[in-house]
This record gives sequence, C-alpha cells and structure tokens, in this order.
Amino acid sequence: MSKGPWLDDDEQKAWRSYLLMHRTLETHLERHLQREFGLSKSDFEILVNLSESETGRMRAFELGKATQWEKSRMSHHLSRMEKRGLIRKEACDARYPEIVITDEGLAAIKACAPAHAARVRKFFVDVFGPDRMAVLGEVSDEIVETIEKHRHADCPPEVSG
Amino acid sequence: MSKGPWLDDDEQKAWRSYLLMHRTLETHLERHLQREFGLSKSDFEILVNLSESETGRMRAFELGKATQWEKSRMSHHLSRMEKRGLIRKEACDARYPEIVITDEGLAAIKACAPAHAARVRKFFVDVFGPDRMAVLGEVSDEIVETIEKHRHADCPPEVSG
DNA sequence: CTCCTCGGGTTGATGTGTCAACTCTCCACA
DNA sequence: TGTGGAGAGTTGACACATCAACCCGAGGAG
Repeated sequence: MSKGPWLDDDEQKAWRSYLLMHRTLETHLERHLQREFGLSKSDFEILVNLSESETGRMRAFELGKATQWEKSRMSHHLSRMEKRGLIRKEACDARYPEIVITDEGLAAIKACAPAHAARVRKFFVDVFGPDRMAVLGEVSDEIVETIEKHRHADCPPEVSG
Repeated sequence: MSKGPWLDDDEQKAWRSYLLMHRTLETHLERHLQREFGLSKSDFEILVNLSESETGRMRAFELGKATQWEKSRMSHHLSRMEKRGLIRKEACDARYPEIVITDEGLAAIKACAPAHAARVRKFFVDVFGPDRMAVLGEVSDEIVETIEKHRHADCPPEVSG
C-alpha cells in the first residue's frame, strides 16, 4: 500500500510541472513590473482594485475582501505605499480611514497595466487558447469551492451546542 | 483600440479565477504544513530534494538548480535550517560544503509527506481528474518553454558573431 | 610564479508577510 | 450611565526574499 494517499508518477509529474510553471510565470511577471515600473505584485493588486472602483477610494476592509489579504499585511503594505506616494489615507469617518489612490498611483497603474496584460496574454492566455482557458477557469472555481467547503467543515464560523 | 493587448472579459475572468485558485491552494497547503509539522513550503522543498537524492547529500548549487532559487536565498535558508537541525553543512571539499539531511530532517519529511500528498490529491489532482490534469501538465510545460525562450532572446547566455 | 578572472557561496541592508497582542470606536445591554 | 463585547485597524517581533557587494579558491595567460 505504498500508493495510499501518494501521487503516482503521472500525477507527480503534472503537479510538479504546474508548480514550476506557476513559479516561472510569477517570477517573470513580477520582475517585469518591478524593473520596468517599480511596482511589486502587491502594489499592483492594490492599485488595480482602487483604480477599478467608482471613486478611487475604498476602505482597507474592502480591499481586504477583494485581495484576500490578512488585515495586518494590508495595514503594513498600505503604510509603505503611502510613504511612496501611491495612495493616501483620509480620515473621513473618524474611525475607519479611507484609502485613496493618488495621481501618482493612478499614473503608475495606467502606465504598467497594458504591458502587464500583454504579458499575461502572451505567456498564459494565448498558450492555453480559449477552450482550455475556459476549462481552467471552471476547474479553478471548483478547487476554490472545494477548499472553502473543507475549511468551513474544519472550523465552522459559528457553532451552537 | 482599447482592446489592444488587454484581456477581454472571459480571459480576465479565467485569469483571475486562476490567480485566486493558486493563492487559495497555496495558502491552504502552507498553513497545513506549518501548523501540523512546523515546516514551511521552502523547508519542504529542500527536504524533498535531499531525501530523494541517492545519498541524502547535495551541494547548494545542485539544490539551486532543482529549486530555481537564487543562491543568496539558498544560503540564507540553509543557514536557518541548519540552526533548526534539519540539515547539516559538511566541509568535504574544502571549498563547496555539502548539504546533508539530518535524521531529524528525514523524520520530518517522512512524517509530513503523505499528508501533504493527500491534500494535493484531494484539492487539486482529484478535482482536475486524470485527463484534464494531463492537459494541464502539457500546457504548463509549454508555458515554461515559451518564457524560457523569450528570456534567452532577451539576454542570450552566449552569443557568437 | 603572479596576476586576473570566474563562479560558488556568504553577508548585510532593506522590503515584505505573518502572528499575536494591542487600540479604539461603536453598540448592546443592564 | 457604565460596562463589556465586537470588529476594523495598528504595531512589534520575527521569518523570509531580494539585491548588491563581497570572499575565496581554482584555473588560465603572461
């Protein structure tokens, strides 16, 4: 029974190919963003969310839901981004500051987004092709759902006696 | 021409599903390793490579090729792992120390590997199913190849007239 | 033999992610 | 009125990744 939960050779191979692919792609995209535009993947993610919102302003909480980041990571990163002038915190509500994208931040995201998208297309979307890409999208959603379901089973949000 | 290099809605959706899937899966697997076995993804990667080698000993350089890490990351991480007793550096060659997996390291990887593989199976391999998994493996290799080709075009390792 | 260069490996500074503990305001309830 | 809880956000300590600079021993050219 050495096969129990283990992966067989084909599975192992596909899984490792996948891991290598993701790392290679991620590294490539990140280096590009960093070297050409001085933005990290994290910066990019925040700026995309802010720039896609109606008003260019969101609460950290909303950004957290959108990005799935931990709140402390969010707080640290927003502080750093503020120091670099990409965003600004405005104390409208005397409790929950609003995160506002600055002109500089907007300029940065507008400058790098097309090039970034082009790379995603060239190295990912186009290699998959539309059909397989659609399948990947579906499977991805299934996996997320599976994991979420499992996590709720492990630690249910609210349990009553 | 607003569509130029941009992703259209379907592409965008699939790409973002993919990103969310990867992050969710990675987070889940890493938390599991960390909480149940006290190993990070990086620890795991090093220990897998060492334990799969014939002798349980490799040079940092080889580990670097296997993992695709930067040499400084490797050096830092190996130092930390040595401090924790998972590996040992032996100065056989008076210049390039060999990295040896300790009994403790071997015990750790043997303890966590089945559970880890089971999770990979449950949340990734089984959701894909064998056919789509095979396709993913192929596409992954293609993507890696595409990126490698592009990088060599950018900065060729050796060019002669 | 001497000098140079090359490449594996190390180091330190800095930016980033995570955990746990904390603050602060609002609100429910007594 | 005040007391306690809940939730958003912050902070500090620590682990980790990256970059650039450095160390050092081998191998080649003079």
